[in-house]
Amino acid sequence: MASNGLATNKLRWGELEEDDGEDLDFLLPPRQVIGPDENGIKKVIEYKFDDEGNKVKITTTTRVRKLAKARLSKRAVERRSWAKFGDAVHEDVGARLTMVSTEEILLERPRAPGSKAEENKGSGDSLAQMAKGGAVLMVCRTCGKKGDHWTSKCPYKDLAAPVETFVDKPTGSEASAGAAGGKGSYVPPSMRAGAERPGVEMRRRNDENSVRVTNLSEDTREPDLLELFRTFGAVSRVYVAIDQKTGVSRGFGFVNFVNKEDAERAINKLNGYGYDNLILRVEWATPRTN
DNA sequence: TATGAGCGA
Repeated sequence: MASNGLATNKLRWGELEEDDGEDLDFLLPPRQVIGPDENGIKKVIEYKFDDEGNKVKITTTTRVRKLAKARLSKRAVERRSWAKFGDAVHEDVGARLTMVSTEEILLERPRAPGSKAEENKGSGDSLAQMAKGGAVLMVCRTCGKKGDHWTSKCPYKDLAAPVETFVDKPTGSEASAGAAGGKGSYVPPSMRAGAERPGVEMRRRNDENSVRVTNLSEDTREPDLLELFRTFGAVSRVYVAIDQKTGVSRGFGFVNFVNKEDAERAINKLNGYGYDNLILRVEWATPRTN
């Protein structure tokens, strides 16, 4: 920057933009836009302070491209004559195409606690009671009890043998023959003899190989978790706990892997891993309680 | 702050 005697009156460079730049603009006459006229000539008159603090007038003349105008649909032309409303009433023609509204709009989440959708609850009619009245047919597939609980809520669920053991596995010749053997029913690959591969554990429940991730930053969402964990192997589910009232992340989540070994590797690699300024905690999850 | 939501033969 050139230095002369006047320079001492000036603010230092670090102060220029913040304090002196824009703030005095309100002293200037408003920007004027004239046209475009029938020849497409548009004039913009603006006022600014120059470096010495003098008010200067800047006139910009441009030709609006006729092509652009011709592209406007009839409807668009018509809309230009609409009366402005709201804050836009005070705007110059063409000064701004969009407005920032300060109007508060309250969004109602239909499933939110306390909202209308919730009001039907609490009238005392549980599913089980409706079932007893014949409205819902609810039979537990694990214990066979009627009208009491769904299979997933069965109190004997964890005592029950895995589904696979209920099905008789065909012997090799029947399975490979397909329809020719036995009753001719389809045998899924997982049920065929020799399907079990040593070292590869079957996925019986969706909640297996579940990894808990804590100390997530507030704006980490499920896609982010997936991106991070999928490098270790097939991920069957990701979940980030969200506060139902505020909608913000509660800072922890779960990732389920198809294969246990992948989950193990993810835990070993990512536990203590810095992510989004935070140190992740990655551990085996204890099974969900419900 | 700190271990998940909701669906339904």
